[in-house]
Amino acid sequence: MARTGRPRVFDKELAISKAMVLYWEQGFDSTSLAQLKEAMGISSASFYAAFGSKENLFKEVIDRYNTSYGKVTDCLADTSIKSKVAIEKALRQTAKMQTDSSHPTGCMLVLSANVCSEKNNHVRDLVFKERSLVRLNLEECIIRGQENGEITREVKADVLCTLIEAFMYGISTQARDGISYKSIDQAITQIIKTCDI
Amino acid sequence: MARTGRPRVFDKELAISKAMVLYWEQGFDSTSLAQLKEAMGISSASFYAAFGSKENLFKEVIDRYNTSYGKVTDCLADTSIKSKVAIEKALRQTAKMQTDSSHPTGCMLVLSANVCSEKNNHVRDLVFKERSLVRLNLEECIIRGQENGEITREVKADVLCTLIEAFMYGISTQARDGISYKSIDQAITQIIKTCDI
DNA sequence: TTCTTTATGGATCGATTAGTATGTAAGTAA
DNA sequence: TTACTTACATACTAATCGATCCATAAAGAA
Repeated sequence: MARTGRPRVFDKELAISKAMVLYWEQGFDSTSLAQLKEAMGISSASFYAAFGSKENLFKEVIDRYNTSYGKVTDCLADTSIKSKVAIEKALRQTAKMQTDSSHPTGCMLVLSANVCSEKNNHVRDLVFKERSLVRLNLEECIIRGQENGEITREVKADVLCTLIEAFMYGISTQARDGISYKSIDQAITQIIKTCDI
Repeated sequence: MARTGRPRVFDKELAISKAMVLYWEQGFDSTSLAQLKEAMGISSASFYAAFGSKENLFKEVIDRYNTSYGKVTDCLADTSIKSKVAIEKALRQTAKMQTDSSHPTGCMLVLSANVCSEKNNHVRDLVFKERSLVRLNLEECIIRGQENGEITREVKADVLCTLIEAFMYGISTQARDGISYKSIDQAITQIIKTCDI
């Protein structure tokens, strides 16, 4: 059954993409409604009819990020490939994506709401939860590798996970600082080669 | 010669400390003047007479951070100690400081202005420049180690620097996420042991 | 047509933003 | 004392914040 009412004139999916770029570049707090509306080319009424609130739009943006740029770490949950391969792939794809100049650099889940005003702590929690899922995938990937004998059991999975995760998150700041993809990719080669992962 | 005029009733140094905590916790953009004034216990007039502007206060806060909590990486510039020792010390001190619950977690230079509204890009540049100095110290420390034969020359100093720096910056996000000092410290043990640094 | 539903343009809301203006208090210097 | 300097308390500014209201437009359903 077709929906009734006046049809929306703007492309909602495109609007979410525009919003994602702004939130990614400037963070949640620092991105204003005026900027969002201008990027989308819509009025306040249309904005609130379509998205409900600035925070709700951010949630939709997180979903969009997870199903697009954020997929670079999805391989960590792929049990059909070897753990070491998955980890290296996740790191290299992360470095490639985060330094790509066709969009804001770094990871949106790391940069967009890590710090915020106290009244928006629940927004910070949104990206915190997303990072938790990535960490969980990484740790389970490492555990699988240890069970397969692929990765040494001498080091606890939790510790290896912390090591890789710290390196991965740090790439976001480096990408913002203009560190080249080449340098980061070579660092990945080094960390993979020597850390037995 | 003693200064003339009515003496200031509040402690400026203490006020800067209070401001540092707020900027560190919430970031530059998300910290309001109302919050700063309340934490300092002063009026608008006193604030602007003492600090000039919100941005100028941030500069003073950066200086304060560099000469207090930020000193954890100063050992990288200490040419009297071995490079490997300096790097390990910098990492361990960083992890300890950033996970200490007596102040906001993570590194203020990484968290407080990595993302911001476009009109405040010059504020972002302030912390970017501070990070650049840390990177410079790290890279020169690595180069010294390679010249001493302490660190392998098989890997370019720039690449090793990127590896360590990424790991170090990533600790900020992990500290915010509640990853324990113990886990991070063990990861440092691992990265030091296996990466030949 | 008439009714219902949804989207739109545009004005507007109260609250908050960073920053100022003004008059006065409190010190030193002459 | 008088002059000067600095800091204070208070009130205030223009601009911006996220969000809402209302009349109207544009669609399907009856």
